[in-house]
Amino acid sequence: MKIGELSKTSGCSIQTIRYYEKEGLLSDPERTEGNFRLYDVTALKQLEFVKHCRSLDISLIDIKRLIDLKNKPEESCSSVNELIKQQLDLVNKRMKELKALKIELQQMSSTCNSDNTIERCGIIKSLDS
Amino acid sequence: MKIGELSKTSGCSIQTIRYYEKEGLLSDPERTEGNFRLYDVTALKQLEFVKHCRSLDISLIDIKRLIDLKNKPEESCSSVNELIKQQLDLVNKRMKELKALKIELQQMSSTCNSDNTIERCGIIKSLDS
DNA sequence: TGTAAAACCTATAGTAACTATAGGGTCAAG
DNA sequence: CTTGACCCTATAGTTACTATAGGTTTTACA
Repeated sequence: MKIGELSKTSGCSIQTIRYYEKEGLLSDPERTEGNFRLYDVTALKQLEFVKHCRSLDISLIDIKRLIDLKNKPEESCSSVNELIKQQLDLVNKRMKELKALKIELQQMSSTCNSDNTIERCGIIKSLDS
Repeated sequence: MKIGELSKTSGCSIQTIRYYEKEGLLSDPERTEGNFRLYDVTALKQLEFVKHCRSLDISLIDIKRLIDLKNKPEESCSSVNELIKQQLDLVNKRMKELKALKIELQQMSSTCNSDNTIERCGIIKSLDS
């Protein structure tokens, strides 16, 4: 199949597919005589792997590491686990940050009754302090 | 004070201060004869406002909007409240996403006992599906 | 007074993970 | 044989900075 079809079946945009290729996350595809990219089911699977990783917010660099690890099937999977745990740490850290943000934003919002002037707005006041 | 001192008292890097200025978040400072930026307490307050907003993950564009609103003190503060509520929506949305990520990452990690081969690793298997 | 170091200046490029555009080439249908 | 859909590469834009190059000004000290 050509890139347009791969794009539709995978749900990745054409530019993103080309970008992943450039970044080494997808192997260089066959080409037609007219230089069009030609993909098979294997390519689709590769792309779906990448997509799944991205949906977990794993960075492209880490995805590349995972792909490299996949290509060493007899090695220990501890490094894979390590990477996932680091990802989990990142997620937990960001969640903590967001919780703190949420609390402050809620407090700010509650000090505003919306029919005040900006001058006397509790939100602006708290941002100023 | 010069930019180095402002940087130290505010905790913003020198480059960031110059960047905020370029983006219109800080008013253009006075200059010495030798073209060095000169700041006063007002500038420090402006910068701290920006910093506080950034700590709430408010985008530079929205901070600019807030600054514009601050300069219309008699207007209604409902637009301020609106902006903060949108920010809260963003935070809530991202938190939901992160919760889902966390669950999947935890499940993945739990299927890996770390002394398996990559070939049989539960993590890679679940990423492949 | 000379000079060296520290602080400052502008302009530009790099970061992540894409998206969008310009300016072209290829291919199938009518 | 031409039109439109699809494809190609290369480049610029996005956000919020950070880092660098290459230069100027100020300060401190001998």
